[in-house]
Amino acid sequence: MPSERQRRRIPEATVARLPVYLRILSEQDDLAVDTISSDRLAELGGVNAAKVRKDLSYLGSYGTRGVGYEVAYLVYQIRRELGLTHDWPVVIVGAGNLGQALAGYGGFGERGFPVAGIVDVDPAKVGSVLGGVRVRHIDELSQIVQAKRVNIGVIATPAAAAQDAAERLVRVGITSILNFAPVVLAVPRSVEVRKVDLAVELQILSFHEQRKASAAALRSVGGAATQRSASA
Amino acid sequence: MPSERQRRRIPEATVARLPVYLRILSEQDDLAVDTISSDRLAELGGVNAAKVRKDLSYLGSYGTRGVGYEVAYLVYQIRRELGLTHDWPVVIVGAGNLGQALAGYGGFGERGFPVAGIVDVDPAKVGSVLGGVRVRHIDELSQIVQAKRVNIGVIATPAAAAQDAAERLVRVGITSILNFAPVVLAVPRSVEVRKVDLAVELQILSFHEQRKASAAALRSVGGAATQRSASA
DNA sequence: CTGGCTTTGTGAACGCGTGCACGAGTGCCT
DNA sequence: AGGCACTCGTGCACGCGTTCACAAAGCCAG
Repeated sequence: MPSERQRRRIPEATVARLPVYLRILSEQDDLAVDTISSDRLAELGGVNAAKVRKDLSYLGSYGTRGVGYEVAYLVYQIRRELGLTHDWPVVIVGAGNLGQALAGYGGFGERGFPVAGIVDVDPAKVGSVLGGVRVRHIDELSQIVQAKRVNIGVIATPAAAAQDAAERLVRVGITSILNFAPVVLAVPRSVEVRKVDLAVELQILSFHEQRKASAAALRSVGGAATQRSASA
Repeated sequence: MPSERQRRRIPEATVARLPVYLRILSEQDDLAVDTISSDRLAELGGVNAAKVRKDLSYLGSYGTRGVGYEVAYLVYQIRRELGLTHDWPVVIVGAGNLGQALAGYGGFGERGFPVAGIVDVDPAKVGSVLGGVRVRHIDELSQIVQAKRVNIGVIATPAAAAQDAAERLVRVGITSILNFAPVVLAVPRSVEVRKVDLAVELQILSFHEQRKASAAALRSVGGAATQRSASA
């Protein structure tokens, strides 16, 4: 067994890929595949095989040369490393369109992130039931978080309310936030924030579309001189 | 004016930040702020000031030394670079929980990405109206895409149906895909795919929570020897 | 008009992540 | 038992992105 010290400090980029490997490995496990090579895993995950091996090596040496990795064991190890050995209940702030969809989406609970509660400031929304969870008033946040030992909060409010939501979450002891509002949140350094911004994603796609379009325009009008730079 | 050649080839990392700058600048514009420094923009965007300047320099030299950037002009330039001078209609595949939420979320249209249509394979879902858009059968995909000149597709189907959805989208001429399904899509290289995976995001948060928890456990049990590595 | 203050634009150093290439270990077949 | 085919683990080099630091450039006050 290599020293515990060495293999600690997993690069952020690797952490972001581990869930992908985990999903693929779980699928393979369901298909009764008991061994998988880095090549195959890389193919299924759309990444480089060397990257897969390096990523997995951060967890320790769990592969067998000449054979590959034992699927079930790797699933176990990745789950352990990601802290998925137990459930992480989440609380959703904002029962609008998105909040409702998230609460109604069963996939959360299945993957170990049950919805412990969903809250909103609007009294009109309180009481309705979404995906088996009753919407409660935001003042009950502290109660929910303490009762269910929630560490992860999801912000699904309009942009204008997001910072307030974040502060409330931090105040009641939440230390990780998944933010869907298009706002840069100000929170203590100790709180981990991840942002999902649909508009940003679409705008990135728009950028590439626009480039394709202007490249095509140049090609049909410009002629040979511009061809070179376009293809480079 | 610097040569047109030089400033072309914007790093992907910069492209991902431009939408953030754009949102902040638009807000500042609404607040009647007409000039902004890289320092201030960096503060609002939660990034380094040097990064802001370098990012903006890819668009050309639109700042004034000693003064800052003219907000309105910068908004215009970023919009131009991101291809946001006109609308990009999107088509949503999958009228389940998420698809409904996306269609119902007004923010898309406001930001220049109107929902041209939403389709599903399930005849039972066809006909219902979501956010002003009627759900149509997936066989009408080609018709919608051609009629509204759609370039961007959004996949909001269950994982099992995502690859099929992608192939249908590619077949009818879609060249950019925003994928919400937890699957690695196989598409031609010419098609740009961006993936948003909520489970992955939560698992990354889980990883950090787990690290905090085990670090705290070590601290309370281990003593001084482990303190150093924990604070480093 | 000069001097001082502010802020941009960018060269250069640094660090992280990626991918190659290969040594080392393992199982299988003869 | 020995050789062969296979695959992991990793050292190394490369490239991209980030950050620092500073010269160049503009503004303003006196």
